[in-house]
Amino acid sequence: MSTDREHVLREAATQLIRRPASSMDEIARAAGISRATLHRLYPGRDALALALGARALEQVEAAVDAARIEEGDAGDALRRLVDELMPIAEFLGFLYGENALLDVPEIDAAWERIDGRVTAVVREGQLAGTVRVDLPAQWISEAAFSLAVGAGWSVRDGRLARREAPRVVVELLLGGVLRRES
Amino acid sequence: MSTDREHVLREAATQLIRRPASSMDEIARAAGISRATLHRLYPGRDALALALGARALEQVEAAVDAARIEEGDAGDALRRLVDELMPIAEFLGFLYGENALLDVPEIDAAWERIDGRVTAVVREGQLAGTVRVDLPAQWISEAAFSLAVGAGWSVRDGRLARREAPRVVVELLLGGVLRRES
DNA sequence: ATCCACTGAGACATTCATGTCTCATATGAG
DNA sequence: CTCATATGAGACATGAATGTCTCAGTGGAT
Repeated sequence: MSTDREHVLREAATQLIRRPASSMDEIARAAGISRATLHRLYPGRDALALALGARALEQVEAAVDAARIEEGDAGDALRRLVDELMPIAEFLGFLYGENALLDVPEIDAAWERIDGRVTAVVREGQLAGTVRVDLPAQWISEAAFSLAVGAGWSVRDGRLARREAPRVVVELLLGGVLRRES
Repeated sequence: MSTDREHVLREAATQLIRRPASSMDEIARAAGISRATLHRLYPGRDALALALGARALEQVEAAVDAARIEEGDAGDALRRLVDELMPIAEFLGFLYGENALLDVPEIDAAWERIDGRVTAVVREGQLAGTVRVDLPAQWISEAAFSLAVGAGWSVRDGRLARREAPRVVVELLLGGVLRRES
């Protein structure tokens, strides 16, 4: 059966991204299961949202791990991070939209942990002299996520090619839009 | 009385940003009026959302006008745009979160018009040689809005000083995070 | 072939937001 | 002062989503 929690969460996320006000029934249909089964898996909308948020943060944390951001130059670390982040940009977008999750301490802590890791890498880059020091490290970290989410939306709406997304995010983040006089 | 549609819309927006699932009653209370009066002003949630979206886009378009983005260098134009955009970043955030408005042709058209203007400016900058040509002009336009929204959230949550917001957005957008050697 | 666990479909009561209404009150114009 | 307008408070019915339940069917394991 396609009653994998994995599959259900993914479909639920895409459905909720498409229409945040979706009813439990719509979500169930989108996942290809009945409302009763959805209820057995996640008793209530809150439980679903929580699982969704936790899953999303898991994905993000896994991406940060896979990018091995603590290794090498900060710039390259950010490149790898964005590369790993883009495939799950939709999940990220869900996290940004679901403000209800901001009150859950568990979610909040996980988010702060992730942001802290990225911020630390940026700060090391600043100390090493490869990253600008006139921008707060935390802001750079948040900007990376903001750009990834924005690019994800553009991809979803067909304004940006999926294979181009990682490159344009990284290039904009690292180099800015102004042309450098060689 | 404080039954200005202006005031009501502003309070409704901040309330909906804080909690998108707010009931009409909560919104009314947040605006300092009764549910009945809110209903007289905007018959139904859809009408309110539509007015809110229209108002937000008005603000954005006014900001683009005030920035006179068609004048001068593209980089400076983007600087002025961000300066005008930041004060209404919350409204912008609402627009990004309210996916239900994407189906309204009126809203969609206004958004496309704004995005088109910014994209055109960026494209001129590319032709003039001041803006990188390896990034799609439309992406640069959207990135500007994404960063503005992200900075707005950071300001709201206290992670970024309000007076710093315009600068960090512009600097990141134009110059990127890597330190320029020279 | 039999049994077991799981699912889908649907009924059901409950809660909540919504839309509409009435009425008393207050505010402002004339 | 008087009247008109608009607001606030609340009652009321309606509809939708939710949570819980039962029951029949399905598919896989033994």
